[in-house]
Amino acid sequence: MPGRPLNDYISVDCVIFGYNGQELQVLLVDRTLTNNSTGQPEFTDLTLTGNHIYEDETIEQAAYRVLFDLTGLKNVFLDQFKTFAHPDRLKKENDRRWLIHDGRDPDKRIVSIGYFALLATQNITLEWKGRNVKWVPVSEVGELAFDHNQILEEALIALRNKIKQEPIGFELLPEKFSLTQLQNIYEVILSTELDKRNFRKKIARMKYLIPTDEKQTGVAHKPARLYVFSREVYEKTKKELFDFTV
Amino acid sequence: MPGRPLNDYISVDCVIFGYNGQELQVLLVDRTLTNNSTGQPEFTDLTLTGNHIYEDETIEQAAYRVLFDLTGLKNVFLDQFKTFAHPDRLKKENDRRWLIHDGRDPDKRIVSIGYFALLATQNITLEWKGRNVKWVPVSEVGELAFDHNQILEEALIALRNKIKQEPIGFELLPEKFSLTQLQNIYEVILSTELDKRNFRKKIARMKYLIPTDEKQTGVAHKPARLYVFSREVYEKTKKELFDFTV
DNA sequence: TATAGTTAGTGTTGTTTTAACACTTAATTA
DNA sequence: TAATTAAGTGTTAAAACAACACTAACTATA
Repeated sequence: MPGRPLNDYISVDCVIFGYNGQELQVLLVDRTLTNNSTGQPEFTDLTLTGNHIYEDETIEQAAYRVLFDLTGLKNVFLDQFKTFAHPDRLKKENDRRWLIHDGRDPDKRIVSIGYFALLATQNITLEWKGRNVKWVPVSEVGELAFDHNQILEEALIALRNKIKQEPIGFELLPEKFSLTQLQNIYEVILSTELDKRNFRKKIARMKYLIPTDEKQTGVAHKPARLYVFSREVYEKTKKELFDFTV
Repeated sequence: MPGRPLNDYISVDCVIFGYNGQELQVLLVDRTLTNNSTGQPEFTDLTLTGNHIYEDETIEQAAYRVLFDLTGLKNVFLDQFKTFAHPDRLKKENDRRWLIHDGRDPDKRIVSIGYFALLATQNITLEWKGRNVKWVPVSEVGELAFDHNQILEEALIALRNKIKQEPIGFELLPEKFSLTQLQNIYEVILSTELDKRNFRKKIARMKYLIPTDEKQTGVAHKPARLYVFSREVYEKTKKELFDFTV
């Protein structure tokens, strides 16, 4: 039994990132209307996932609720990265597109609290209030509704900053993963190439990536050993880290 | 001519940090009421500085406006670090304290967009809508109104993270400063001691701290050479930096 | 004007991290 | 059983880090 929205003009928006083995993807809601007579789309309407905050929940709870409603998952990596409220948020292009969603006054702008999430995308079923939800590679995202292009841009910046500081890459992978998969995630997110041997030496120094006895199966080459992330070891070791930029 | 507030329940709150040569300080507004008959304070009421967002400005402009109204300064370091909206923000302690400010409905919570600012505190005059504004060492901050203790806590965390990544320490100092002053700022913010020689070697590697011909005057010891920060050099060199945590 | 007090400023060494680089191994498929 | 593919592994030179102690330059005061 959800409560009343706290305020019609405040919402959380979640930039949900996934990884398909090649590219970084983002989850978008497609509410494109199709013209009944011509069968052509009247206009495209792609958005991030978001919702209002209810009266009795924290912002963070609202963001987790959005994610749970969509994926059924509860333990998802989630990070509040920035809040947006540009004066002409709703006036973009001055067309009626932005009115269709829920009839909000287009002169009132919405304050949008941005979160980004990292999902391991294998075997989750997507369901979002009966709407059409789809993964889109970040490099192929076109024009989004509202200021969602800007929010996505900032989410990417926040993700890149975060992954430089904390080991969160594995959040995009299944529980057990190979080091090559992990390296790929860093390469894709940071748009760089990394040396395989140096990457693995760095991982060996960090103690929190634990090799298992398992190996990949069904691949037409030497199967990779699978690793798991140990949060306990990480929590211990991160306190030892200390460095700074003058 | 300021516009109407966008929304009564959204505000920016600025955690303004300063440095007095010894300690990290934060700027607080004291609206403590004094009981007319006894002369005793009826209760203390210390808050961060904040304001509503006007209709025609961005969140960031609102934050800069708060800072300008207070200090008369325009080029201040400012960073949006987190947004707060705990359901019982205004219900804390269940007393009438939180009602006095402007008569807002205490059942409606306020969404507060948190910024932190770094000020060089020498020779600025503080003026805040006729209110009593004062510097308080961060270590001596007691109970604040609303959830401002939590906001300050998070601002400190954000400041520590930021200063580990970007050279922002000098923002708390006059334009020309000594390396010992700068080192002290890092020690205070990061709660650590740094080796003088290693600190200076690190600075030498970064090229953007430029020695001037000037020296300290009026000190009863060998006068320190003064340095300036070069934004141009920094913008060039920062693109070269690349490192990450697995 | 000499001396005491105070902070500025400077180099070396051993250890750790980085960056660059190529071949062998183990599985599948043809 | 040969071809294909990605996994996995070690060395070296350069840079960064951490730990450590003395001399220089100014003021205050005796």
